[in-house]
Amino acid sequence: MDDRTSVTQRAVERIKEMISSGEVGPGQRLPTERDLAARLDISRSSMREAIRSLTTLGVLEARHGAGVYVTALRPADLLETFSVLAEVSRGDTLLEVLQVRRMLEPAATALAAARATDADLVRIGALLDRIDGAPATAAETVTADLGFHQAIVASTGNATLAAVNQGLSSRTFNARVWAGHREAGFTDELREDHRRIHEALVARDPDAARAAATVHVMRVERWLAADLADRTEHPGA
Amino acid sequence: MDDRTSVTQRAVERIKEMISSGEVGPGQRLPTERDLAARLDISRSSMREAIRSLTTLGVLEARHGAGVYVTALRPADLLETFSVLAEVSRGDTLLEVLQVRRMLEPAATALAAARATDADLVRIGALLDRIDGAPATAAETVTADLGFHQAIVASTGNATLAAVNQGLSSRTFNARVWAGHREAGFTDELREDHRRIHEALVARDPDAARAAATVHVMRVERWLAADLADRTEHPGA
DNA sequence: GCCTCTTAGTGGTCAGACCACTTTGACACA
DNA sequence: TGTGTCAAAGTGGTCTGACCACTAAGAGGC
Repeated sequence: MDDRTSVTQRAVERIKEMISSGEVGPGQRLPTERDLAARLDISRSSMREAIRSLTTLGVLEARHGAGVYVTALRPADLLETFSVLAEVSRGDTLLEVLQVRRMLEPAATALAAARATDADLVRIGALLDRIDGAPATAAETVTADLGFHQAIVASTGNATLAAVNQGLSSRTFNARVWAGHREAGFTDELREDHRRIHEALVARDPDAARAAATVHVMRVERWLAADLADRTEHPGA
Repeated sequence: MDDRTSVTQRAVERIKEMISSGEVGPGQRLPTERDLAARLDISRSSMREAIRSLTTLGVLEARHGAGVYVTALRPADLLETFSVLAEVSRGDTLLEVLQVRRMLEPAATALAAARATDADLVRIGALLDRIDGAPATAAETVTADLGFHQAIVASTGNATLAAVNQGLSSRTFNARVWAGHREAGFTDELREDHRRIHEALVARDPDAARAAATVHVMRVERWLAADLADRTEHPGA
């Protein structure tokens, strides 16, 4: 009766049901591919594609030689695929992504100012030093920058927020921002933004944190807008 | 040298490269599965799994009998998988999701108040009537409610924001909210929230829109917190 | 010139085999 | 008794080749 959906798709739905019905819980192991295929009366190939699909979604995890397991189903697991957006996006979509970040990061930073533990602040401070210090490579600066923002959002205690924020950030874009600012001699402005955010967190001042985060995102946003306009006018190599 | 990654994973990376390098663009057709497999010197099965993975991510689209195509790569395409989070989440994670929405929706609604076209406002008003009117089924109310919020976010003109917001909403959760409020006789409060938001949009008053959206999300948030506490104390059928 | 229908080519599914890896427990040894 | 080794069973990963279901385009008739 339900011939519209493909065999594989039905298998996906069935496995989802097994999870939502509690037949298998987070971290638990599923029956073998061969068993599942036999149970639904489909070929192992089709079952494998269904499992591949759910693996991509972050719902399942296949361990070679050991079985297929349900992940912890935490936000970070399920939003890993989210990063594809930031990776693939270009031009105007990147501006849209930054606009979303301008809504989230200030609120998240303000929340972090109220909630961050002392240990959080120490860790964030250490990352700030790694950004400010003269690092060996540009890659290290990018890593520290990503870690800095990630640590702040994580210190809100909201794992979903952290996962969403991470999905809106991308290493390649971040590297492009630093390269662009370095070329123009504006890296000090970026460092100053970070310092201002950190100070607000240490002072446990949500309003100041919100303002500092807004300024930072808007700086990047304005830079990107200018960069995009520049590339449109002078399409170089 | 790179024997750590699986054959399928390599195929995924390779196809991603073909897209990011511009070898195939959005909407264009890829070579056949058989061709791609032969080109990378892997079996068709493995190539199919790679394609399945990218299909799940919203990067590719397979059309039976017609070929495999790159999607438009728009945010909505890539964030379709995002909804799995809202679907699977329960308990505390749902609270986290609402907390994120409390950061996004007020900002988005304020932006909509400034940017929405007259046509947008008409459409939003129509959806409001569908919520307020005496609908045949509860399902219709939920549909109209989802459409109402979606239309508002869409009228910001930011497709990424719309896609993210949609990913944070779920039909099942929304239905649960209405059912819970109906049971307690509080549906009027929900309707009043919506009316307040709509009025702020029509008045093109970003501040009022922000406040109205905040109130609305917080109402749902408080209801969920109470509901979760209630279920913990009285775990019924 | 238009419609119908065949047909080549595509993705979807199946079957069975073998490979790579993990886990476990029997076994020899200290 | 405890411990390390390693062989074997079972798992996911890959390959092959066949057939089915569907689409699109061209050949043919009208």
